[in-house]
Amino acid sequence: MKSTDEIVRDARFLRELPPEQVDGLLARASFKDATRGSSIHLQGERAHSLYVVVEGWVKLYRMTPCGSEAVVAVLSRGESFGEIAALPGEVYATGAESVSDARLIQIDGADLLHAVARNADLCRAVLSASLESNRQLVQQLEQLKSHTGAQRIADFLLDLCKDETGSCTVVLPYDKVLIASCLGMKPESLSRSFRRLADYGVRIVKDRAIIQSVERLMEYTDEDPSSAWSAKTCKAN
Amino acid sequence: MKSTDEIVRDARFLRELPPEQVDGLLARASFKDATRGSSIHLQGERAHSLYVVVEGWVKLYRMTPCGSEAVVAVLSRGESFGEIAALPGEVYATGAESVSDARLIQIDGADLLHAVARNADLCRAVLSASLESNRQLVQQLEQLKSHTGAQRIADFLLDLCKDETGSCTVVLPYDKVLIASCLGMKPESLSRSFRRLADYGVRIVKDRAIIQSVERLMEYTDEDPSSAWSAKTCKAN
DNA sequence: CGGGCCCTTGACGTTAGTCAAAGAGCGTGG
DNA sequence: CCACGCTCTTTGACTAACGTCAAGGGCCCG
Repeated sequence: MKSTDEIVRDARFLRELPPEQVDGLLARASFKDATRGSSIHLQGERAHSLYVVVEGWVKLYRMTPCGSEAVVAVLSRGESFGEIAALPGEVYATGAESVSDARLIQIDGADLLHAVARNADLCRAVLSASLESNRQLVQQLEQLKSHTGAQRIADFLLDLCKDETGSCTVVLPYDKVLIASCLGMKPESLSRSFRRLADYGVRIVKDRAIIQSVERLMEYTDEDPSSAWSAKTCKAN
Repeated sequence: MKSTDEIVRDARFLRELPPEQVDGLLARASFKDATRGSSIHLQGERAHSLYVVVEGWVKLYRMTPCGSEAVVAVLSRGESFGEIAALPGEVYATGAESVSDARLIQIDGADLLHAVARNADLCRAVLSASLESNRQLVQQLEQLKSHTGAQRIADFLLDLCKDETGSCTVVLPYDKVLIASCLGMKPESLSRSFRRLADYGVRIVKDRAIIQSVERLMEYTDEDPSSAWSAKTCKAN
């Protein structure tokens, strides 16, 4: 179990910053506890703070004009959001809401604004976090555009088992409604796609996914969707 | 017609930088001309340069393991990419390829790395560009997750007509294969979706889109996809 | 025990991908 | 100038993927 301090210092946007600078920054930061379901900031709101997740889960989402929401990311321990608060006069591009009880570090935007102007190291740290988030968004776009729902689930599961190999069991970190939204589909589709993964050695029991072979699943995510039938046909023979 | 110099200085990531600093940076930058279809950098390649588009179109794309490509962005005059070159030892998350003859400013990563470490203003400029790209990715994700193909096309067209109102005609800036890929669909689907927009006062003639009413199209993009049938039904009566 | 929420399942309609073919525009070379 | 081949685009028929609506089961909590 990491201490709060370790988690914060290991956050992407502080990891490469000299410790004494982290101290200075944190001295002016504050904790914020958020209960499940509470809003942290709204889309379109003037960006006033940058946050680091210490504990729990936070979703970033977009509300569409017609009222539905699209989840853009779900962040956990050590990840940050609201980097845009480091620039003057900007607004949040997404809303942020805790999806579990959560503890955050809140870094005031006005502070950050000044610190970033004087301190290139800190600015680079924020840049690093922003570019990382960029990378994740790009990856998500790629998945949406070229993977089927079932493949996106497979990616999601593989992310959860990190560097495991062979068989492994992972706990689904939040409820399936949220997972579905995360992966750009409806809960019903998620449910059905889960069953499709049974052919590839994945079983879902409650909130656990039992994966027979990580390698097999990795093959599946890389498969050309249009050749799915042939894989099935082969198996049938 | 803007001069090259104006375009570069008005680029997102240089706009708010003091002119004398821009001078210093540009003094060490070079032009790069790319013919249509030529690769500018590869996905996974060590990031060596940041680029600003002066003229032409550049696509950023991801190659999937199964060989298909997903276009992440298409950039034009004044937009930048490869910001990650401002950090040490990183790789490009996307490939970049010119989709027309193009002229770029190439800023060497090693230079940038040093400049950014010493100069908080410059670092903030890069951060600003990165956050802007972030915003665009988020918007694209939202569209993919909650809009139908036809709605995404409508968004795309509305982007092209900027602040026009009433009726207007826009030129499709690149070929339909690329537009389709951009919007996350196949050329065939694009073609069919275009026809669907006829019901909303959009006609496609060659590489021009004639929009009867920008307002009407905006209503359509904001519509709940699942209520599309009711709109049609109403119209029929 | 009852109500609410999450999850699953079934039936059905819509949307988008696939495969195949044909038309349109364009440059090249005869 | 025309025929040819090329690429881009459209169309049709079919299939797969996903959303929608409705119903039902499991579970927690009052």
